[in-house]
Amino acid sequence: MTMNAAGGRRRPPTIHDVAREAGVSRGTVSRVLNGGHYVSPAAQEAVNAAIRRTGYVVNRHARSLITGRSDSVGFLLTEPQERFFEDPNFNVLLRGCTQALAAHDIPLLLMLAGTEDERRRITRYITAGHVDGVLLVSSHSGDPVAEQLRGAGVPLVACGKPIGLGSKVSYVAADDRDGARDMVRHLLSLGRQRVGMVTGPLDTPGGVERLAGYKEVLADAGAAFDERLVVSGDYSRASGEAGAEMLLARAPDIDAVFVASDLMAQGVLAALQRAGRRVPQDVAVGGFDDSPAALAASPGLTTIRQPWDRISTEMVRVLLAQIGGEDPAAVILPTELVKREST
Amino acid sequence: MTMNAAGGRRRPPTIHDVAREAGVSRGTVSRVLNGGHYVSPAAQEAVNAAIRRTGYVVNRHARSLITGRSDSVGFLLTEPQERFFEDPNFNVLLRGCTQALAAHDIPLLLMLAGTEDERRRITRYITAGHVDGVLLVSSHSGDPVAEQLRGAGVPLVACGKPIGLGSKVSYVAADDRDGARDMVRHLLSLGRQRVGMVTGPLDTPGGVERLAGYKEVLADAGAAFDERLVVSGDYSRASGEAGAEMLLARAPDIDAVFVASDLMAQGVLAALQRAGRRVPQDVAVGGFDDSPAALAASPGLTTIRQPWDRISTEMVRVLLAQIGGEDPAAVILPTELVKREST
DNA sequence: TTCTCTACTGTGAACGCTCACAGAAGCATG
DNA sequence: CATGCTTCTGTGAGCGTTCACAGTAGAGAA
Repeated sequence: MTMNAAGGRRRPPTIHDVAREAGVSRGTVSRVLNGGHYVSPAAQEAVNAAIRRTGYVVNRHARSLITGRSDSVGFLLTEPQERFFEDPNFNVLLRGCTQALAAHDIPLLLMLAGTEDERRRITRYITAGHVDGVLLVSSHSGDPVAEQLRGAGVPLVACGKPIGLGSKVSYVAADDRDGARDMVRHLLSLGRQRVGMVTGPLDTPGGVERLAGYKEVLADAGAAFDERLVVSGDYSRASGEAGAEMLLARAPDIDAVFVASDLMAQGVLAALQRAGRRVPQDVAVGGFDDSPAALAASPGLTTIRQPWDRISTEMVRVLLAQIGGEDPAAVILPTELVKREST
Repeated sequence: MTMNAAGGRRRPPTIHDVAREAGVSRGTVSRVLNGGHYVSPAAQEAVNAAIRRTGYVVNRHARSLITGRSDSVGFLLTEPQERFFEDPNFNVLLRGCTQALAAHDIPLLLMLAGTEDERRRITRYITAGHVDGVLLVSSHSGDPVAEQLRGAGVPLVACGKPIGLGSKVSYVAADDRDGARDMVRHLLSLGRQRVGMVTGPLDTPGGVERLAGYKEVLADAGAAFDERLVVSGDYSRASGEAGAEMLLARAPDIDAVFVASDLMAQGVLAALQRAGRRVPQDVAVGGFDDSPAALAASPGLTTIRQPWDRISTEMVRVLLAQIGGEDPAAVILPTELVKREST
């Protein structure tokens, strides 16, 4: 039945073959394939049997040609690849999206727009309708690709709240502000008095929101905002190290640090240990992300888990809804405090 | 010219529009699109101008429908995802393949076959001709997917030498044996007398070859093979730790260890330090992979770099050649010794 | 002139599918 | 008996491209 000649691939069965085999017309087979409405149970059965017998698989190109849909989705990374592509969270996101799409039988096309040339080529590809929608990973503000795609009416869902784009773009993000609040509250609940912070880059929504959460909780606790306690980093390990050194110099009495990413927190831990401060006895350290870096750190890093698995499934859900004609939507997902040894 | 109504996407220009605009026939436009043979310079010029003016982009579905090609390639991961998808090298490989394919204007479809269901779905998808070929990442022996695809005549290139498949399957791999030889020679050149090894899993080609290289060099050096000096691991950090402990117990006079992966080497370093051995003074440690783990280790890990960027471009080259009708080919790429502080 | 060869061009006919439409059959209602 | 409604089925057209084929024009040779 499935004998395959070694030489050339056999011409695969078409909808016509199935129709003949089942004793019905092409139209009926097509209707069964597309949900089975207005098809008698008998015909339904006969068609399904014929499909099994012939090993028929729909020719997506022929279908797409007439429907105008491609039934595929692009996963577009415009981020500088050093920052994101090597982030383990990115893998979780990519895997989650792939699997969520697979459940709908929709293939994922991976698109990396590093150079200007690639940007142009990919934009062209997308706006030409070769994908039905785009899952976008791009946190830097005013991304030209995102604007172009939105302008061309391409369904689009961003990972993280895009800065500087109109409100008409969908996005799925973790609740950065609330996560930051949780962490700072946790540090205060341990009796810490002088809580410093190493922020992320302040031209990204995550950077801004996490700082805002920190400020809110301190204000609620009745503490005046002390700008000596805040330094800004760029999510890199090195910037965490530098940030911690600066904090120690400006406020030697510091007894806790909230760091806006786990990788930076690794740097903070190194700098603290070098300065002879014990963690968590002298200084408690809280990170953000719950990346593998948090587990690898010593001591194990207390951090805020971003729900990457849910982010991916939500991105897919929102995108498919938008492809189906619904309006853009924003989804904010809750974070979770993960306690380890560093606090 | 490019004004896009907010509401619905405009019907994109077809080859027909271009032909009318250029004052030639569809056939001529098609010929220009496909390499421009048998087209007069004047027509060539007119068509290109018309394409620019109209913003025409070929409809790949229509093309695929008639050519039978999809002009796309699948990137298939059948590996248990814990082992590979979280390996940073995987990212380098995936990125390299995506970019190499992009240079040929070929999209990459990401396919993850974790469960049995996914396997079946993906196999069906591929054998139905929805992709022209497959880049396969799968190191465990006798992968049923690989066999099925080869049996169906799907062009296929594996990353790493597949075990148990006939010789008819293409693959691209680093020269594991030679890399291992380099490392062991390096350890001997430092004057080390008792060189142990922690191997990878011996049901993978990498595991087998690296062990073979180790044995060869020791034999060449006139040392009898001492099986107490060899323990086997599974590429995990924990197995490196356990392996080192076993080595120390069986051969306390050991003064160097060749570890078949950087992650395991991290475990080895931890175990050695816990046992009070200084690295590299008392025991020199060499890894394999040159993954980020090698840099993150302390002391920095001397290791064998696998040329992941070249592996990806070669995989794409071999796959495209095979799609073009050439015979399967095997490519072995040289590795490189990277010296750091651990030796 | 006539023939052949090369370089180029245009024209149907497909590729496999979905969609709109027309029509048939069954059943209830007037 | 006609009429209308619902449920189901078959048919032709067409999506945008490539491909095979036929045909034209011009150059060179017989």
